[in-house]
Amino acid sequence: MSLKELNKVQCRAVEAVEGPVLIFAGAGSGKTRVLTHKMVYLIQEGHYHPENILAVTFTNKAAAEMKERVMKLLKTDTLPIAIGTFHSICARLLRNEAKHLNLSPSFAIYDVQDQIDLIKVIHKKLEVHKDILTPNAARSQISYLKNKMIMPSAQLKKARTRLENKLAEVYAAYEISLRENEALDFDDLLLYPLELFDKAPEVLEKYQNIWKYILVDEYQDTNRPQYFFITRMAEKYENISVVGDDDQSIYGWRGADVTNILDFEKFFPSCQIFTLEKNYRSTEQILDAASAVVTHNDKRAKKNLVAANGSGELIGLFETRDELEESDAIISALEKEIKLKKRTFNNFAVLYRTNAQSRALEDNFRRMGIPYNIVGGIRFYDRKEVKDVLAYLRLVMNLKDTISLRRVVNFPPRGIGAKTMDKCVEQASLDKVELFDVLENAEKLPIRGKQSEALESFFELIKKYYDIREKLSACELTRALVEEAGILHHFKESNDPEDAERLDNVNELLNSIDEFCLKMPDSPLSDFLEEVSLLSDIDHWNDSDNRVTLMTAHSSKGLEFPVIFIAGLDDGLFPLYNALESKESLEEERRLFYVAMTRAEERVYLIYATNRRRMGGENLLGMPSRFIGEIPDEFLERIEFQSAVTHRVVGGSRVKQTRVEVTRTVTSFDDFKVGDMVEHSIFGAGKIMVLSGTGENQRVGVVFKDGTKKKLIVKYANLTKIT
DNA sequence: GTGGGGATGCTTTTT
DNA sequence: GCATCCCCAC
Repeated sequence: MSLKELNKVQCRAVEAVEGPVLIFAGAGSGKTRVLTHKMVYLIQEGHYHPENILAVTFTNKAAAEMKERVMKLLKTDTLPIAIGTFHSICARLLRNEAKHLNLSPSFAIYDVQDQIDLIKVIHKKLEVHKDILTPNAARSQISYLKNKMIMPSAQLKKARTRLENKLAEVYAAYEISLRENEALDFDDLLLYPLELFDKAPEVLEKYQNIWKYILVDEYQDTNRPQYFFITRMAEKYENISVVGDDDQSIYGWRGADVTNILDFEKFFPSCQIFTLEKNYRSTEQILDAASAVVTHNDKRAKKNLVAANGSGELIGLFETRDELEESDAIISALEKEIKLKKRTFNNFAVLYRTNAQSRALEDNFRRMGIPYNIVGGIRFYDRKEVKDVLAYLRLVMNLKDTISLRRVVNFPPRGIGAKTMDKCVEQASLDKVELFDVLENAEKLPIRGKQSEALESFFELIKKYYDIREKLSACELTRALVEEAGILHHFKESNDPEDAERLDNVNELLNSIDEFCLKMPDSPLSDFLEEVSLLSDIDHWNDSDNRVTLMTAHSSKGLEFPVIFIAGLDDGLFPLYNALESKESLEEERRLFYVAMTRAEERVYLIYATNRRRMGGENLLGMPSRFIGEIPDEFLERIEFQSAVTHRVVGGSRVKQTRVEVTRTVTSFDDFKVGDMVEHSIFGAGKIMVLSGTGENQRVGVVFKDGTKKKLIVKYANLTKIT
């Protein structure tokens, strides 16, 4: 094959197919190109069958793109190569080898919410009060421990304070509960394979002989279990290439450990090292400004990234008053770029530190009619009604999954509350049977007849589908189950306007299962469930739509855009307050900022606000981010900005309430009643259908002219009464 | 015992 | 601005 498209170092990195290879690849230096060409080279010149290659990427989307590029280069339309995220590769491996671990091959995968639900049950059993340790805090600390590979017993030994002891206790109980539910959490997906390799070395050897060549992308963001997975897999043949950049390590809070790169050399002393230092993405101004910031970090490998493109324009800097004016500034710069440079909407991305910042931007984009896509926020598969349907399916696949059982036993409402379930749990431990089996003979329980009947018919329903789960296709099973469980009926009969939307979401889920069946007719339902639970936000994003992309800086990793806006550059927001406490976390924030800036090809705009509202009301008097100060002045162009929306300022004062009073004609909050016609700045005219709450908390349900229904808080909604 | 409605409190980032 | 929790009415 031809390596003409590659530069010298890239070529050498591709051609090094014998022994371990470590590639330091700076931002925009073509690491994806090296990885894809290397795969092609391995297949064409290195005498590897595609089946013998394992490639690990950071997101499913990156995996799919890489596979597509390799197929294109090979001019083929099938490629039996193992390519995916650590989590999906491990999940597949575990399903195939479950028997070696006494694990059910139909184990459930618990997401964050499932974990919290499980910990709530444990809290209750162990009488842990949430004032001492919230379920959420317990979850994240347990996850941290698992990422550090600290087992419950070790944590118990280590514990000094009462809190640490409690945590160890909850941790131990949590692990036991997971087993009982035949469920694995995200961390387990990485830990179980290691246990498997210890217990059954012959299984490890089997995979070592399958995956003779291993490639790893974004190596700087691997954690300890991932490091072990990779090194164990590669230790036999030592044919492995890893690509990473220590300056782009932004997942330390998730256990990612930059020392994995340094340890790579220790583990494979014979490894060849290549350093890609030519940046093909950004202009010199952008690259030098970003590099100037990241050199403030002490802990980093020295490097000299050089821009291959020309000098380019200065970094634009906006000072704005608040988050509304911030979005005005972005829109005005965006419109200018479109007019003067003939850009399209999909040339732009707006990056921010926290998901919560998207709302203000989103509102203004919608008001101004600018098409946008948001990555993240509430995921489709995280919506309650969607999760409820998925929980039915998960329960049918795994009757021991009590978290799913609890989720759906009273959905749609069957009159089964917490107390009734408590009694079921008690009975189960008394009879030493599974919780689900208790439901079969519910009349034995000290509960009313109506409830035991409901429990028994619920049992019959699930049992029926459990028995036929392998005879039906995924979509047939789901459609029938959703119908028979009365979920569609429940939403159709409801008067709540939001239930119509929920019904739509359930239908959308059914459609996506249909699509899955069409694409992979022979795959069982469990494959669909697995795919869904391992999806990430960025996996849904596609750049072919002509829309502006809004997302967190974290999500932007690996992407590139002609123009990047970084919003919310207030000190305390980016870098975030909590990160200021330790040097390590501040350095990680700085790397995150570096990642954000280096996404840009031609132009970067930085925006901060002096008076940002956070958490519902409080104002923060903002200083610009310290990272802006770390950019040498000669790279910056301060742009004077006049907000197009002038009604906000009255008499030059910058009082927050002025904005409210000027546009508001209703003086007290309680002026509304059912039937009133109102005007909303975005949704237009509408009629009040429901009222609830009083004073500041008054809410209204409004049906707008175009048919959309919204529940709004009067205090925030800026409604005007019209006649 | 259940479920609706109101008060409370919270926000990092994600496989 | 939202979800979660808690309390009270059926």
